[in-house]
Formats: sequence, structure tokens, C-alpha cells
Amino acid sequence: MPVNSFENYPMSWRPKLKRGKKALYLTIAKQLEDDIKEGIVLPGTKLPPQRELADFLDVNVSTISKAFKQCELKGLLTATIGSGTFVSYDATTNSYIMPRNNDFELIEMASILPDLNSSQEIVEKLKQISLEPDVGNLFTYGKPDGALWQREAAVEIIKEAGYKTTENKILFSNGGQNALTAILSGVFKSGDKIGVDPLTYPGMKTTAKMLGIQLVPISQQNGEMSKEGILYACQQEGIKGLYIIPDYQNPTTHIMSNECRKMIAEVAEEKDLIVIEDSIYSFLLEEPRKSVASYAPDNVIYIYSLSKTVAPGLRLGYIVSPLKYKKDLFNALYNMNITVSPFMLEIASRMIVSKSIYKLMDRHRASTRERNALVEKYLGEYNIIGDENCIFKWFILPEKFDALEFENLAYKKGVRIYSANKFIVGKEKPVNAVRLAVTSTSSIEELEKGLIILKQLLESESIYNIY
Amino acid sequence: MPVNSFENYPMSWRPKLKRGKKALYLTIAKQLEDDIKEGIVLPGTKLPPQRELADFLDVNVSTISKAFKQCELKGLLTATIGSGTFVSYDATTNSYIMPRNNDFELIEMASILPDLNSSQEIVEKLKQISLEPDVGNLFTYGKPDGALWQREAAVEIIKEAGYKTTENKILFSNGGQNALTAILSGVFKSGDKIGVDPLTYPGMKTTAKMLGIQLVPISQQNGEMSKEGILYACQQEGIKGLYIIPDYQNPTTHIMSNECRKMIAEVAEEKDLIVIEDSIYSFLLEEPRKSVASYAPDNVIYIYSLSKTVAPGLRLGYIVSPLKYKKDLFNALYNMNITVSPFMLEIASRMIVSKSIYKLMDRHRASTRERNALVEKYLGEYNIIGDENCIFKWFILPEKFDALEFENLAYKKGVRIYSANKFIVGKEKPVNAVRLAVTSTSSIEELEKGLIILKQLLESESIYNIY
DNA sequence: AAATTTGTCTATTTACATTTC
DNA sequence: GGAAATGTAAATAGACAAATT
Repeated sequence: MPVNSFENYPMSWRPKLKRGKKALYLTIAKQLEDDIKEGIVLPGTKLPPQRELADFLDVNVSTISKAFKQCELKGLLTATIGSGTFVSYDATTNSYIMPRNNDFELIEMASILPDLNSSQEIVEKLKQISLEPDVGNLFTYGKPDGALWQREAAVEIIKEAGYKTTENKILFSNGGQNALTAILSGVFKSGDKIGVDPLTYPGMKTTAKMLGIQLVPISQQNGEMSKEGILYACQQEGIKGLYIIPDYQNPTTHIMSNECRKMIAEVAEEKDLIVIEDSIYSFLLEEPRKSVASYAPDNVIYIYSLSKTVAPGLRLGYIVSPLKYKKDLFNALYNMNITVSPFMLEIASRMIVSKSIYKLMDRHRASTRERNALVEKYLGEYNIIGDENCIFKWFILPEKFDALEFENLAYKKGVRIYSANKFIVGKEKPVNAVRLAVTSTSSIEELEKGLIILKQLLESESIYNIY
Repeated sequence: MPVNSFENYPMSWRPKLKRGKKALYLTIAKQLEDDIKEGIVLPGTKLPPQRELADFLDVNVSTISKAFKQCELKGLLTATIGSGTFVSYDATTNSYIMPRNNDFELIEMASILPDLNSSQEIVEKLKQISLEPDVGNLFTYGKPDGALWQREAAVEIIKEAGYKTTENKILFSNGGQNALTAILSGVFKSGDKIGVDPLTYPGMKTTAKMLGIQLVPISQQNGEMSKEGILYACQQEGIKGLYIIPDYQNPTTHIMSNECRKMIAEVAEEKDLIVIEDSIYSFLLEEPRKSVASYAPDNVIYIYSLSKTVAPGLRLGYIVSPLKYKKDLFNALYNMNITVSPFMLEIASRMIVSKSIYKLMDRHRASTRERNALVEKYLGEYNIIGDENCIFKWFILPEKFDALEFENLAYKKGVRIYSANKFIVGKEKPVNAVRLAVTSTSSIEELEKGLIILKQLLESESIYNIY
């Protein structure tokens, strides 16, 4: 029996337990999960200390601890020794990256899709290849490391993105997301911790969760990881690596300073961290920045992808791996059956060698700027972050709006966007912002329609009346 | 202190524990893992009962149990209540599906690769498509359910494989292996159990392990699952589904009888099991058999793939899903980023519509028969299972050979094959057999070289002298 | 058919590590 | 900077369930 009376005691969560035949800790976990999903306990809530709950329910602390652990694995909670247990801010957001919905006409400004305005350079290579005598061979099995000249072509384009490397470190994958999955499963193992920005790419969150890898938010200074933050995470959390997006960080659009790049390289070498440098958006920059990998080539696994800058249909990603991890990555890629299509690899490699790929990229940039001008026209008066070459925007909402509610509201009006909650790692309250994908709508007219809808929402004085 | 003296007591494993600062159960697990890898404890060994070990080491039973669980998760052990704990027969086989090794000339007869003799029909479609005005659109993002006419083409070819279905149930994936991954992660969840043949496709084992799904071997009769076996597994293990390969079961080459197909369909409906029917080799058959899915369309998720019968480079798989699972599968596919290349889908769909795909398949069949004739010529006197259209053979070795040793021996002589251990589920001692892939060598001459090497090995009277 | 063997699961005790105040 | 607050992990006891004899 509980010794104290809790009747007049404020507890953020008061589970009503009906002891069934299921295990106690599972019943508690289930109850908590339901209560979070139902909105009875809200994101950000600090739960009562485990000992207090244990006392209240008249069970052992460890039983509560085990129940909480269950929920934490599902991403519903974040617990910190000393501070307590908090309901995650992304507990109620769906972790799926949902596809475009065909049932009802939605304007897609949530998922980041590249600009698709043209692909004549691809078609040109396709025609050329299709007339050659040994095309048939391009429909056999691929290998994660392709052919020598293809690796050399990869070296060439990666140099243009800001990293000078050598062909013996190149591997191919089916796009950036698959590269990330291969790295996390081939080089890291379940239980490892990786430091990330406090707001980061949701695909990283999903993959890490799937593989049992924990993400640790690194504290920032000037919108990028701070040295103290990284060192702290090394010492306190024992992180094994870092995941960074130096060019146009997702979702904040932040471009990492050169000082920070050097700092990360130095710390990585000193603490022997494995840095995953995701250069997925590097080619949006007109002038490339020097990659972190350039400063610490033996500690950085570098990912480059053509999906966002050339054509998603090529499904082509590049990994530059320090030699010591190459074998593990090779096996992971092979084992996951994500070897690349020899045909697609051939097309891309030839476009690089003939330099026609750069023409295509330039056209994409021009189109992106055109779309961004439209964003500026409609939402220019608001606090919108991201330069004219970036294919997404980080929109700090006026105070009267709550990001999650704004996302839902926009959805009801037919525009899909993502609120900051989707990107959160850790227990901090997110900034009140949403991400807008600029190039994802199928036409520029559709983008304009979307922007008008958002503007109207922003101007409606009393959004809560709409509910 | 242990009460009894164990000095004169035979124990199959006598761990020497040096209590370090690591957790006890982890130390024990590590020790056991090392001893298995070192060959100190052999596959098939029955370990001492947990209580006995606990007594011996003077720790609690649960500590041993936890240590064993660790090893079981790694696939090193199989524990059964009542019978004891056994070292897995595949504990020492590498779980990676290793790629062809370029360093040293190996004859590939382990992985099953399709015949690659020609692909003129693919090239033909490729040329045609490349000349059309809107080719460029084929390099955009794909969707897991493609376009209507492509789904209809899928229906068409699947009908030829033995299952008449409708377009609204079709989804596309990057080949059969990815389809399987999507099904296991989208429809099943960690902890679920699936019944399989006692010897099954290693990719299923790997994927299931990765996703925390347990495979339960179903007892057989006449080389196929028995009704009693399935019912038993339902009742005792609470299996949620079955995984079957009715046409040319991998690795036994068994073609499931029509009675068994009907039986599985009936039991699935009665017990509400989700059957995964993998028809990956169905098109090797000249006359299709009626699929299990035909008998129980609402309980069977059907997988069909072009990788083994048309061209691996197309990387194209089809899933026919009952409507109730379609949404989950759609999401899983999308979320895993394994949407199919619109370009490859276009090529394949046109080949189906124009029926040229059948010509290509016929040529593959002819080439397979030619290769199989060679196998018959060299190894005909032995007990080799599998008909002339099957692209692999199940070779029951003469008694004096041990399959695992034979595999290693062949490897040393330059031929890669897989022993039965690779396919085992559960703790039964495997039959003494190896699988030979017939169409995987790059040329028929190379196949002949491989067969000669194997024949020589088989004829060497005293294989143990070679070591 | 009943008793025994054997593995598994849960709640607990206890010691511990980190953060906060 | 030390005490208190708070979450975590290991080892255990004991009840339980399935398989064997």
C-alpha cells in the first residue's frame, strides 16, 4: 500500500491501472502510450519521477523504469538522469515520410523533392548508350564499387562538390538514404550513439531508430555544433560518431562556417569519432565550400547523392569511405541488396565525364531561384530563412501560431508542410517553425497556389476560431 | 560456492570465467561466442542445462539465461524448453551473402544468379523508349504502385506465373529481396513468428534476424510442409504467418504438390495466417502451377520478381497484396526508399505487353537446360536433386563427406558452393548436402571447370588427407 | 499420465552514475 | 562542492510453461 496520499498532490500523469493478466510493466507502458496518443499527456510534459510513480502505484522503481524504457524505444519519451523523463515533442507526429496522396489534391511542400524541370542531358546519354553494341551488359548485376572509370568519374564530381579524394575510396549506392542506412548498419551497431544537430533530417531519425542507434543532440553556437557540445557528448554520452549536413543543413538551411568545419575535423581526429558528412545539398551552392572530409579524410565517411541535384530517377548515391571502413560498407551494401543499377551508373558517369551534368545542374539552380523569388513575393515580410539557391525554407512562425497546429491547419487547407517537431532530437522545446519545400510541387503555378493559401492562413487573425 | 564438485562430471562446455569489470552475463556470453567461433564447442553440441552451468559458476540461473539469450540473438544458439540449448549448425557459417571476389579467380556456384546469355529484347525496348519525346519523365521519382497500365502488365505476367489477380492489388519493388524486406517490416513486427521450411532461403533468415522476427521450422512430409506441422506451429508457437517457395523451393528444388497448396490455403484461412508466397523461380517452370494465392487471395502476399528469370539489372519485383495489407506495404516501400525506377518499370512493362519477355525467358530456359546437361554429364552418378529447368541443384553428398567440410574444400580448390548449414532454421542436424548454382558462372566453360573440380574432389578417396 | 527437466519471464533488491540545486 | 534527486543496469528469487521421460 502506498504510504502517502496522492490525492491532493499534483502529478503530471496519474495512471489508472487495472491489473490484467499482462505483465505489469507492459500494462503501464501501454497506458502511457495511449495517454500520449490521446493527448491526455502533452508533448514536453515532465513525467513524475520513477520513484514517485512507483510509490503511487505501489510497485518497484525498476518496474516503472522498464515501462518507461519501452516507451522510450518507441520514441515517445526522453529520460535524462538527474533531470527526469519528458514526453518527446515528436511523440505525436507520424514518423513515416508519407508519400503524395492521390485521393485528394494536396500541394506538396513537405517532402523535399528536387526540381524536375528538364533532363535533356540524361536523355542524350540514354540515346547514345542505347545504340551501342554491348548495352545488354548493363542489365546484369551491379557491384557496390562499379568500374574503375566510374569511380574516377565519381572522384571528379565529388571534387566539384568540395572534396578531393581518390577512386579507391568510392562506393555506390541507390541514393543518399540507402547510403546512410548502409553506413549505420555496416559501421555502427545497435546501442551506439551518434551526435547530431538538435534539429535534423527525419530520415536519419527513422533509420537510427530502426537500427537501435541512439541520436544525441549536440549543443550549438551560431546555429552549428559547438566544440564544447561535441566534447561534452564524447565524454558524457560516449558518442561514436557525428552526423552533419554542412551545406544547407536540413531543416535550418544553415551553411556551416569554415571554422566549424575545421573544428569538427580536429575533434574527430583527436577523439577518433566517425563523422558522417552528408553532402546531399552541396551542389545547390554555386561556389562549393571545402568539406569536413578534406580536413580529416580518415575520420569522415562522405555521402554525395544525385537525387536532389540531378534526377531522382537515377537513384544514385556515392560514398567516400576511409579505407578502414570500406570493407564493412561494401558488405553492408551487398548484403542489403542495394547495389546500384549498372545502367544508371553508366548514364551518370558519362554525364560527369562529358560535363553535361553541370549544365543540367545550372538549369535546376535557375529554376530554383525563380521559385524562391515567388516565396519572397508572398512571404517576404515574414521571418523566412534560406538563401535563393536552397530548395527548402525554414520559416520561423509569428508568435501567435503553434507550429504543429499550423501544419495541421495548412493540411486542412490542402498544403502539406512539416513543423519543427518532425526534426527534433532530444527533449528541448523546438523553435516555432515549419519547413517549406520549394521545388516539390509539380509546377510553379501550384507552388504559387500553396503560398497564397499559407499567406491567407497567416493573415487570419484568429486561427483558433477555425477549429 | 558450488555445492558439487564438477571435476569428474562431463560438461559439454566448461567456461573459465575471469570476472572482469564487465557485466557477468556479458562476460559469459562473450566467452561462449569465442569458444564457438574457435571451434572449442562444435555446432550441434548440446550445452549443459542453465541450472547446471549456474551452479558450476556459482551464479543465478537467470544470469546464464541472459547470457544465452545474447548468443541466441546473434544466431549462435537455439534453446528449447524441455530439450535444452544447442549450438546452431549455421553458427560458424558467415551470414553475409558475399559478392564475387575479384582478388582470386573463384568459380561462382554458391549465389544463385540468373543466366545472362542475352538480353536483346531489353535492348530493343530501351532503344525504342529512348527515341520518344517524353523519356525525360522516366527519371523522376517513382511510386510504389506505378501507373495503371503498368499494374495491368504486372497482372498479365503474374497470370502466366500461375496467379490470376487484379491491378488494384499490385505494388512494385526493387526486386524480390526488397519486397520481402518490405513485407516483413510493413506487415509483421519485431517478435512475430513466421513458419518456414526447415531449410530455407538465407536472405529470409538474414532479413528476419535484422527485423527481430523469429523463424519457426515447420515439420515436413514428402519434402513439403505438413498440415500437422503448421497447426502445431500455430498452436504452440503462435506463428503469425508462413513463408513458402512453392516452385523450386530454395535450396531443395522441391515443387509443392497441388494438394499441399490447397491445404496451406485452407489452413491460412482457418487460422488467419499471412502467407508470403515467394514465386521467384516460378517462371523457370514451362507449365505454371496454380499458386497458393489463387486458393486464398485474401491471406497470401505474393512476390514475383524478374531478377532471376529476365535480367537482374532491371531490379524489378512485384508484390500482389490483399487490400487489407496494401496500405502498410505501400508505406513500408515508400519509407524504405525502395520505390522502383520508373525507367526500369517502363522497360519491363512494355516487354510484357509486347510479349517479347517470353521469348527472352524461353532462351534462358534453353540455356539452363544446356548447363544442366553438363551437370548430369559430370555428376550424374551422384544423388543430385532438381530438374532440368531449375537453375540450382541440391546435391546429397556421399556419406564420407561432411557438407561444411566439402564446402571449404571446394573453396580451396577455387569453387564456391553452399552447404546445407547455410539454409538451416532450427536445431535439427541438417542433411549432408550442398547447393550448386548452375547458371551463376559467367560462361558455360567455367561451369564445366567447376564441375570437373567437384568431381575430382568426390573421387579423392581420403579427403581428410588434404588438410 | 505424472513427475521431472529445462528454459523464460517478471518484479525486485541493490549498487551506481549523472545531473541539479 | 556536497547533498539530493533522478534514471539505469545487473543479479537474483520465484513463479511459470513447455518438452521429455
